[in-house]
Amino acid sequence: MARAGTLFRGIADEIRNRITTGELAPGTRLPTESQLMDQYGTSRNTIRLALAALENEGLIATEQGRGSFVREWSSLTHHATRAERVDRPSSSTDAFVAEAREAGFEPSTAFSMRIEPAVAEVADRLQIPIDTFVVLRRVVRYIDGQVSSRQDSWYPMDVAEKAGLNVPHDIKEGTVRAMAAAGYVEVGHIDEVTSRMPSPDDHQTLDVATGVPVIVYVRTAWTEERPTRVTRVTLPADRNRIVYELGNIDAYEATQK
Amino acid sequence: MARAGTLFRGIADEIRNRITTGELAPGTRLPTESQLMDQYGTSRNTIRLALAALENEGLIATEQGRGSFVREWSSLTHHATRAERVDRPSSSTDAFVAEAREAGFEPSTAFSMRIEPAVAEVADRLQIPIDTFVVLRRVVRYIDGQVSSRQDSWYPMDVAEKAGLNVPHDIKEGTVRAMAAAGYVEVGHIDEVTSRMPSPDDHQTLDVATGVPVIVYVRTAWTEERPTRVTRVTLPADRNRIVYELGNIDAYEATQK
DNA sequence: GTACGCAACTTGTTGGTACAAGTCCAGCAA
DNA sequence: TTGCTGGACTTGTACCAACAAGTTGCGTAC
Repeated sequence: MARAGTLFRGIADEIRNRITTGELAPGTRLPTESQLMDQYGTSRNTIRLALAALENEGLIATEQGRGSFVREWSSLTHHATRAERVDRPSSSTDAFVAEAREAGFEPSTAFSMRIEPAVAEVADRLQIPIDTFVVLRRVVRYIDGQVSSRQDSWYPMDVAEKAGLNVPHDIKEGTVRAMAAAGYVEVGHIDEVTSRMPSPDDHQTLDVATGVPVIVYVRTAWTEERPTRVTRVTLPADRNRIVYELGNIDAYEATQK
Repeated sequence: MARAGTLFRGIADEIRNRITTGELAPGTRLPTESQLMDQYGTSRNTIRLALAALENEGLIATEQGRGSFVREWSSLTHHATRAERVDRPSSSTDAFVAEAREAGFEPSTAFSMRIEPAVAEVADRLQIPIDTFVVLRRVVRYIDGQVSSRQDSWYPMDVAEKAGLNVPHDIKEGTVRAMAAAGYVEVGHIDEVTSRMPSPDDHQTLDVATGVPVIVYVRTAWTEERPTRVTRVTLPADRNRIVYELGNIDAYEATQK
């Protein structure tokens, strides 16, 4: 065994195999570094290289003083095409709470509002000059006390004022409905989905481990005339997936009952 | 400088800052490990820890014998809602080629077909028993000689036979149209978007560097009666993003001219 | 002029040591 | 019973040394 080009790669391959075949189930504790040193007859340095490789693949997590553990990737579904449908009775936040409860989790949310100059990412999409003031509404969603997603929405100042979005609290019926009531009816949007490794900042605010990417999608919503909203959702990839339901999916939904 | 909790973290923070502020532009070569050792007065080990951290964040790439370089994240757009629209004249492969050419790149594709027993991931979505034979059609897309995406589509045997998909070559008008002509008209689909770190296998077939996640989306397409297709697209995140265009986006498209 | 080969330089791998820092539990003290 | 402390164990950080392997360019040989 452990016959790959280099020692530590061979050891990593062997442990990876034991994980992917299910021999080492999620949550299982790996042998300690000392035990692995004896087992493979190598130095601690080499063992740590192998473990670091597995950690960066998102397969294991090491905790100082406790050991290394096989990581679990569960996934809560983020419904990109359901959250903001005007024909649904509740806001996206309420939808999140209801869905999580149904799945047996304890959800909670934290809301904040800020007025700030638009950075390029936002200004370009809203088609306004950089540094124009915009309203930022942030929702951080938690599942069982752990951050599940961070959602930032930016609105042009005039839109936010007319729709009453420049207030420091959540809006029960949802911001999309509030905008529609003020005459800004969304008729379509563009979603840009990307993925990247978390920045040191993300590590703090999103509680992501090393080896776990984040999924980011930026939604630019339009009325008939102009863009009125930019929403960026950032999700740790080890506990979320995004689902788009498109076209007529009645046949599918019938099987879900 | 370099005042963080630990030495190597402080060094990593400092270099990361120089990258994110643009002082070190993409493609720039970092100082050599020896130079960094002198500069920070630490051991090579510590320098390598700092560089490894940056590599795993996708910020730099190190090449044996050459040095470390600031990595570039360009992004070619993968149009998830355009590729298979029946009202477009060409197949998704042709659309990819046309779009890439327009952006000034040299695209190419490689096609293969296989008949294989369905694994759980596919069988569940097609609602057939595991190990039932299905047709797999694979398209690997290249940009300037480098892999850009891998697309696997699975079809139930009966559907594939009636639509003439069990042939070892590309289908000019697109498989969706071929299926429609055979009476299997897609009326909707579910897209599941996830992200993960590349497996050793992905490293080979997709040519992804360490520190770069892959974006995966699995599309299950339905006719009025049943699921007839599962397509999985795997994209290296450093050179791709997925775009969904939903609703009425005429106003947006008018600004793109 | 061209091509080859070698020296110098770079990162990759593996070995070793020492101490710091976090976790856990047994055992003692109140 | 409760609470605390200390020791054993674990991973984290930092240092050192040596050689392997890949890259580059200069200089020599043809």
